[in-house]
Amino acid sequence: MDNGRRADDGAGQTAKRTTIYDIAEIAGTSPSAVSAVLNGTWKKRRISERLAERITRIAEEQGYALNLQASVLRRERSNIVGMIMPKYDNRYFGAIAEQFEARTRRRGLFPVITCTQREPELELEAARALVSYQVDWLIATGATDPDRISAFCASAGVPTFNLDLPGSLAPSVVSDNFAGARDLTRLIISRAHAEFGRSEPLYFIGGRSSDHNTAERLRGFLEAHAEIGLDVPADRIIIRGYGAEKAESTLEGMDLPQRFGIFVNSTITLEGVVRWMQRNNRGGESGLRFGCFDWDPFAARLPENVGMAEQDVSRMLEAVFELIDAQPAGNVLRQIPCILRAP
Amino acid sequence: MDNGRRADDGAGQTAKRTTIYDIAEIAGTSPSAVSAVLNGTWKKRRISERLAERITRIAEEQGYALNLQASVLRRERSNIVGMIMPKYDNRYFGAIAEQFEARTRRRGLFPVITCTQREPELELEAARALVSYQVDWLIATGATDPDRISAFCASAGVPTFNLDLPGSLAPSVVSDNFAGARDLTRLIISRAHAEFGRSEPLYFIGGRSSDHNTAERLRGFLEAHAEIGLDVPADRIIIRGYGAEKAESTLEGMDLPQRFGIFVNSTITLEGVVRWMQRNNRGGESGLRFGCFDWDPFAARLPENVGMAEQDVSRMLEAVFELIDAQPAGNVLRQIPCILRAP
DNA sequence: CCCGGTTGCACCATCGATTGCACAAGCCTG
DNA sequence: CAGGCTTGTGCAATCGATGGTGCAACCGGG
Repeated sequence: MDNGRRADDGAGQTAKRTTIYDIAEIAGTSPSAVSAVLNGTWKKRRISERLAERITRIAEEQGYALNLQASVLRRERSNIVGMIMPKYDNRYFGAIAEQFEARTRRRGLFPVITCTQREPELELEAARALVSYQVDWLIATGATDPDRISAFCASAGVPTFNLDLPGSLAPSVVSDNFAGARDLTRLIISRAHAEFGRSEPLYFIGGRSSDHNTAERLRGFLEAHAEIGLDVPADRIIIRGYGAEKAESTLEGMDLPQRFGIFVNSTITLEGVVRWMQRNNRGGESGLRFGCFDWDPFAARLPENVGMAEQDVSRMLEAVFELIDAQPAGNVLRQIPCILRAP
Repeated sequence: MDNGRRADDGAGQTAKRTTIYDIAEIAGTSPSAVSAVLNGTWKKRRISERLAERITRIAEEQGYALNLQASVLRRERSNIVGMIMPKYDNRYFGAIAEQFEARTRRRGLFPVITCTQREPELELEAARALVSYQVDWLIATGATDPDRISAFCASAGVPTFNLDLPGSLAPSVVSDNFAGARDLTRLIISRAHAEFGRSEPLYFIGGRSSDHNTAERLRGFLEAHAEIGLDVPADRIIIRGYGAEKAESTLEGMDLPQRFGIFVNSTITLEGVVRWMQRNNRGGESGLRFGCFDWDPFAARLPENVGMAEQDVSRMLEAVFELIDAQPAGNVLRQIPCILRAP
């Protein structure tokens, strides 16, 4: 009944969290002194070493934890960097998530990632939620509609950056998809030639036609064919989404040669290709040969694999943070070379 | 100079976010009415339909976004569910992250995951950060020291739950590691027998000896051997962490038979095993056969693979949320059966 | 002893949203 | 028409942390 602060600590359940007011009372000092000591600005406020130590000790004893909601509300900045992420089910996005968190923390900022399952509506809803949490920056990774997110965030004064897929309203960092795909295609063609004894146009599977990365990779794919005078028939280009199921069922319905080379546009698509191979017994020594954009340690060991184009996640994130620091205007586009991994 | 609210909207950069006070002013009403309308409690406050509509329209026009820091500060609950996650580099944790987010959102709550790189210090620091964000619940996934986290959170009044690895201070959901490992071991033994023509004890690689899951899986592994009267020599049990490098270098330094079966304790460990195989040309038709705890779509297709024990992430998370609802006391332990996947 | 300067700390407004409560206006009933 | 009830809305306190400002107490020099 004494004004409510500090409920029963016994149950643990209803125990109020300790605040600077509690600590101030125990230490016989003022909340502002406690605040200054605990957030490190106490020298600037000429708090004595003795009091600082006492407060620190009491805070520790009481298991004090800052209420960031209150702190962020009062300050102008939240130090939160938000990231929107389509999926966690492959190494590429997994690596982005891990490195993003590590780099963010290294800067003394706090990372918040939220996963949007490639659903455009969820993307915007997630952006809305992150803005509500007062994120200072928002990174949209592989967003289907990055510009909508940028526009929304701009109206809330939150700077955004695009990763993996570029947008026109915010600085973007993407892989050099063209060169990566061209080099990977060259590799697949030459390996297929070595194995099958002749150079045929490859198949291309996976991706969305509206998607910048797919377009660039297709351009690299065609370029590598053109270099050696090969023409790719339209029916060898299968672009119906990244999903594994779609890839599998599409291959199932096609009339395919006994041996062929295939450019797979992502590891997710590759899952479908591999399932098809398995089901139809099309792999092994004399079956198809594939190369894949994106790297996966196990996919790399599959016998039919002839190479993978790994996106350089480290350099990509480095570039993102450089852009955050530089705050460039509008739609800068940074392209990061891929790493070609041949077994 | 007019008291600061609503800075220049032109630049977009310094534009103050719209608040309920801005909207109230535009609508010629009070902030409390705006708040009630925008958070849905307006009927309870008997706000007229007309005013509600006007406020809603203005909010939309102004691109209003709730300041959750302020909202959470005022309310008792944050509706945030925090999760601590060791890594994002395998399908198991990736699936946990995705499903956790989906389920959390479905309940109208907000998920925040933070990745701690298997570093015990980071785990506690992350827990501290999440508590600072006033999470209403915290789920510790694969934590190296779950009890330390639970203890810390308990002192802040935040209920915790353990996932993947159990603790003694909070309810835990884990796989039935014993049965899963036993079944997988049986499978590997029988496949190795079929291929190599005799039943030899398998090798066991990966995991930490301090870790409950490793202990349980080892128990299942030994049980499956004991069932058929096989004794496992101590030097076939290699438990020196989950890391791929460690596994690779350990195998490198061992004197191993030409053909053998191996139980691999995680896909991460498997990466090392597979690298070793590759480097030493130990795979292929007549080399080793492995089974692995955890599932990966590409690892599942490797020729040496004879089976994987997939952890049932859906049911695990379902169980976690059931526990959250039930708020059971102390250290309940729910064990979820694994799904044995044989090619 | 007086005065300017320093030291050490407390007071209080503030961030934006929420909510108990007061209160005016309108309506109905007797 | 008085008194009670309903309807619709505003006021002001509050959540916890922060930082500008005010102000005692003390020190040293003239």
